[in-house]
Amino acid sequence: MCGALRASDAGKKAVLMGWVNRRRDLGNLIFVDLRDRTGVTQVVMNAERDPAIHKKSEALRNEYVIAVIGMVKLRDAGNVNQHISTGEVELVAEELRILNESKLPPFLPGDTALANEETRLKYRYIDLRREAMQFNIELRHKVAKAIRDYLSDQGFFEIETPFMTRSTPEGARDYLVPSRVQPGTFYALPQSPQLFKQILMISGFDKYFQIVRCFRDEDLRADRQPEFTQIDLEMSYPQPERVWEVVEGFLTAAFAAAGCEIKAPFPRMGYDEAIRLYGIDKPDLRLPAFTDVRECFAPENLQELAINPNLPVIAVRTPKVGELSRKERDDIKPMFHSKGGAKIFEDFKRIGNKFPAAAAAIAKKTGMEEGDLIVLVAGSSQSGSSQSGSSQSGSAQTGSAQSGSAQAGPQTALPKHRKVTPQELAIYASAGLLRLALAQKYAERHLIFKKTGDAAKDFRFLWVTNFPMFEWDEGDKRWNAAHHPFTSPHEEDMSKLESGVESLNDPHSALGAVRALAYDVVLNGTELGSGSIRIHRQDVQSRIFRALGMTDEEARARFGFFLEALEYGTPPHGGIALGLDRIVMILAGAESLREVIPFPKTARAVDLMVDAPTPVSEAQLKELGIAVRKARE
RNA sequence: GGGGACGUAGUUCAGUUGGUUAGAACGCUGCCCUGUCACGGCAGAGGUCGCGAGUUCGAGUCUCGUCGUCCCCGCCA
Repeated sequence: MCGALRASDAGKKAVLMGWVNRRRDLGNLIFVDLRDRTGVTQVVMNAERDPAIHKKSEALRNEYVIAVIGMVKLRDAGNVNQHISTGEVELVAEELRILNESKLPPFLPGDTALANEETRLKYRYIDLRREAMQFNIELRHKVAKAIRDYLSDQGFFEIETPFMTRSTPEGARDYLVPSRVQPGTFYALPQSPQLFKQILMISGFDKYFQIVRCFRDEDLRADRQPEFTQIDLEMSYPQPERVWEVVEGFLTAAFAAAGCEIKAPFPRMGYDEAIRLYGIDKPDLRLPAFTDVRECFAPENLQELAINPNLPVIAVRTPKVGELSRKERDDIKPMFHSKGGAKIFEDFKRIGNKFPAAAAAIAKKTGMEEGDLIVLVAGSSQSGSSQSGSSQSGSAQTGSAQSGSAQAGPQTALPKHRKVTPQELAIYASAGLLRLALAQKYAERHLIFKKTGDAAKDFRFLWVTNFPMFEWDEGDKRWNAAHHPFTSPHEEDMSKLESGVESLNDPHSALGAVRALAYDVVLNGTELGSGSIRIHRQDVQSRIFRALGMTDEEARARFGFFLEALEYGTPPHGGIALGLDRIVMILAGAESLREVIPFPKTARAVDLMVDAPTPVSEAQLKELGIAVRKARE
């Protein structure tokens, strides 16, 4: 291969096949850099030594595919190329065959400047020839193989589940596949193999995994494609800790395959604590946590600043930003998106002028150093006065949630946990988004996101645990399943489900205090995967459906087969699913999933290379019994 | 569904307040060149300024619409 030859091969005869990466024509001497996925080797054609070959090589152009037979020759000391692995040798061509010519490509794999995304995607086969893409795809292969090997060694069976399955209205929008045999009916592509893997537990395959494509018809993001690959696994009789152990095991193996030595076990943090410390359920531990600096202000200070004293005052510290210009400081405010009456104080200096004692206390409490940026987020007193009443009822409901509170995280210095109230959540969440936006904006200055080469610092894993079972949907004015409806609630919170349908539309319902046996694995602020211990009893499952406002009839209509299966001796079980694409993306240091997926789709879910989706013929539609409505005018 | 950025040669980009013939680099074509490795030198070709309207004596530049790519919000159990 083109990346294989070394000084030790000097004198041997070699055959290389590959693409012409670059041609340097010095007249009677022509150099060709021959490329394949392993690397580049320099081939020499000398007019003096072999006029016929030299003549032939004059016709070579970029991206021609050629075969060269030649002698491996050690280069003179002055001609060694330090930049490539084969730089000590070159191949002296003795026979040259042009296997295929190439039209002039729209861009060259060896170009230093990257073509724009549209061109790259249309000519994906050329883009994929680039070294960076070859690296990413190889990395993906190695990671997947390491995971497969690890899980297989741990006694997991890789079992396939159907792609053509049943539409379930829960969760994301389904991709539908029409049935020809039964016109008017549709299969759905799986959003995940969730129910199948649970059925496999009921079927006695007590350790299952699959590296499997999933499909969700939702709008795309840099880290979201409509089809993506999950590492899906499920096991019988596990405690959550057992699932975590397996995940930590295969991630350690996967990262090792990528040359990164990560440390397990990962730290753990309760959902409430994550919100309180980071304002988000997937904290990026590389950045400093919040500091609640409410106590640093005297009560009259808070009044003067129109801050609600009943809500936290969050100091967001962004390290090593340096002195900000007037414009830079003005730019902070538009980055802040207030939720529920949260307000921002972006000018810490002004706070310092007005309240020197408070500012000094804040600087001390946050561990502020020279050049650090401090921005405060607090509740405004206007909205606060009307909210303090509801915040009362909020803390009342949380009293019951106190038992068995979240596990202590790695860097908590917080008082005994209460549950976060919706008003507090608004402050935390606003501050959390600002924290990330600021860190992103000043990434070039604090360099926290820059890889150090030390895997323990570069890859900050975290388990977030004890998620709430239900989420309040402000739009629909109802509670929804936060994870999915097959997640088991905490044993102690079971009683709170009793109220059922009546409390479904009450934002202060006890449903808000039900904790789930659900957990997320987070890496550098990205949610890698999500899992839970499942409900294994039909009666509990029915209660959850009822709590979600589903009648028994509705539940049976949607999940009847599953509810029935639960009644035939279902073992306790649980599992998790991780996004393979995201893992590889982070390992590759890529900004977008498109860099680690060979044939990705654009933001409008189009494949620019094959030009999909397309309309289909009238005949195809007819056969499927489908009529397409004309596009709206 | 909403917000933002971008769209000029094959590619990456520049293009001043609206003003003569729209530029550079790389790539491409031809010629020269025996130690290059982002080779070098000379010459040359290459443009519907995404598309469509409008304002104007005059539009790459201003306005509106439209299409495409990217990012974000909503959405993603």
